[in-house]
Amino acid sequence: MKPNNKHGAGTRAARRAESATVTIGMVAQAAGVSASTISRILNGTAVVSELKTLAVEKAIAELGFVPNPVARGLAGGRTLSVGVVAQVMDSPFYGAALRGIEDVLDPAGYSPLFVSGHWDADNESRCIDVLRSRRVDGIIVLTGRLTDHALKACAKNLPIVVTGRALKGPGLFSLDFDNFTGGQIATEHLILLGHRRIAFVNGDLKHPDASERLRGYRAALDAAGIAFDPALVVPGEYNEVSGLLAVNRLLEGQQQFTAIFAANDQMALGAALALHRRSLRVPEDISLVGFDDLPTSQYAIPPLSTVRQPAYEIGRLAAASMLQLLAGDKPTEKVPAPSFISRESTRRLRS
Amino acid sequence: MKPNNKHGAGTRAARRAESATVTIGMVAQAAGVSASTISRILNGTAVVSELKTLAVEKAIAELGFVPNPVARGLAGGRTLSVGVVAQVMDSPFYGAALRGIEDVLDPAGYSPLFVSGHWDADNESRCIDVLRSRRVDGIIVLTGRLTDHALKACAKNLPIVVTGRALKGPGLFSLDFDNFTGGQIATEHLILLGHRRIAFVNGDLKHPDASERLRGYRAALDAAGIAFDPALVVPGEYNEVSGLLAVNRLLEGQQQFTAIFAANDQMALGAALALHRRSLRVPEDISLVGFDDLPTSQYAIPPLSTVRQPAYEIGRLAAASMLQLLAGDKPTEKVPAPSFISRESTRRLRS
DNA sequence: CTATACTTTGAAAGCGATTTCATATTGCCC
DNA sequence: GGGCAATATGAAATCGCTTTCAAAGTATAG
Repeated sequence: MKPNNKHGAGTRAARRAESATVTIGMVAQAAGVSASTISRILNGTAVVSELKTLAVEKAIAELGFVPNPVARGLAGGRTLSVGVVAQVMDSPFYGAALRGIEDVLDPAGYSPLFVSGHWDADNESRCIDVLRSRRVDGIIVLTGRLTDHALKACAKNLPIVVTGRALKGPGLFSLDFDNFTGGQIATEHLILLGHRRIAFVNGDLKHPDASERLRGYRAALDAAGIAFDPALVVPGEYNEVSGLLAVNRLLEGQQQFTAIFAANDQMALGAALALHRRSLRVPEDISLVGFDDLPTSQYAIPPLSTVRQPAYEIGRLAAASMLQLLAGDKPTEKVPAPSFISRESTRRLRS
Repeated sequence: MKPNNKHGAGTRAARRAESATVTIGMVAQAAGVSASTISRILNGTAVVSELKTLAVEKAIAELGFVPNPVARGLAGGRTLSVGVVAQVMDSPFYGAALRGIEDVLDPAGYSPLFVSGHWDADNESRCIDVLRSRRVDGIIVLTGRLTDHALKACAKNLPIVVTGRALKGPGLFSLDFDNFTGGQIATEHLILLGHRRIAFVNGDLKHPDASERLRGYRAALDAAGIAFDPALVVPGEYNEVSGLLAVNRLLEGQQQFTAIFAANDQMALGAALALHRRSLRVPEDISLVGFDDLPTSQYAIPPLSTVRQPAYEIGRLAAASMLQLLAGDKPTEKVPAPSFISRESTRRLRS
């Protein structure tokens, strides 16, 4: 029987990698200093003589030492990880945002921890509990259903960055996208092309951004002196089927319209299919605009005119803001203003 | 310097939640037992008298104690988290797989830790290092570029589940999707409809699944006695633009064909746009089939016929297999066979 | 040249669990 | 009834790092 392989350390070490994990203690011994000194060098917590610094750096390189984040988390309270509460991972929109977050966090040495809230406040707060128990250093909430109040309470303990809202506070930063203006410019575009009967496929009413987009639509109508007709507004749920169903309803209701503005691209794509099924051509018979500018929208048939919401960029900005918050600074990031992307799904109304 | 910010416990506690975190020690005191006993109850490591068990459970409930995963990870070596190496987070295909993984892991009390490999072996192995340093209990690799050898080596220390390959070993389980048959049934479908000049838009050649799909295409051709024409095979890169470009090349090369089989849906969508631009109608002029069955494909114009690759299901299976591996069992999961989804982008060739 | 104030550094005490080891208890058998 | 194996439980060691505390060394001042 091997000498020291039966008690304590031996057993545990064996359970883990053969590639023996190098600990701070081993580096300390190799460099001839104490573990505290190494920790100080690693974290820049205090000044250490250049001589020792060099020796330690050499030892670290030779042994290939990588500090254990778990131990760090326990001892120091920092885990170098930030939680991200998304709603669904497999929507193209959130996907892009997550990528943006990862792209910024990763080079900074932080790992994102993604969890899905599934558009449910209770579930979201459970997610936050999980993230907190995992000792994340901060949390990014993408839109979500939590009340502003709940978020503020959370921010007392943990830095929070939230998108799709406008509320600030200590340890709390928000990035709001201007959905109102977005809805407005999309509608203006159609009006400019001569359309006056413009249908609106609404988003899920529980999302604040949906009502903002609707408000933008109405504002543009008002400004152009076009009367708002409630019969032209049909409910949707932000997915393809609901866009398809909405257009069916519109058509069956005998409504007259020459253009459709869908509150997001997914519904616009569904709408396009509904029109296609009835042999209505886009844009010859009906002009169509969406919202979001999903990557796939430019390959739709025809390529979809839409309002650009830079999901990837929003992800990046959220992550960058979190990094600033973590560094003790006040973030100053701002989401770029919405812009209209004119493609081939809209055209001038022939008079 | 702030008054009470200078000594021990005060500092740390203050830094963290006001909502004082309940530790196992506090529960121990409340229940009148030792911390070890509580740990034993929590983990079922040993038999504890019913009397104490009840007392402890009561104390846990009253104090709202939640074991700290970080401390657990350090002491016990288990973090109840599994790493997931995806390639890109914002592809609809991976998105669905990630959701499947999360849906299975979450109820089991495990948290997924997602990282992107960006189709690069070096980067993937860096990802794995990060995951290991974070002490994940296991790793799921979605496809990826790492060599089989590297994965096997990894599996010596950590349970690994990998998709898109066929290799087993100790602590290693793989879920392979039958891309060959997939390519075959797609091609057969077109042949059955009377097509004989079938173009193939290839995927990224560095992906093994791409060459398998091509192999299936050729096998179906062979079986039908149709000569393979290399001029009908054009390279692509698994994204929309490359599908569009591929079709352009085909058309400019004056190739004769009545159908196109694209190695994935994204390229098929790009191809559809290229055809649309040249006023070629799908399926009247050209039949088109894709591969993957992305959620959006059924809303394409026209809805795309394709080979179903159940990404969500694959994610679920991978996670379930990991759970079994973690429990010490041998996983037995199998990926469902590919099936052809016939929609509206293909039709019988009129003779 | 001694007294005082900084620096630099190591030893030791956590962080919040798990796990080993040792100690009471208890039960069983001859 | 004494002795021995089996149970239930607590004390203490450990995981790998951070941080406090105190000591030693060094610079500045009186």
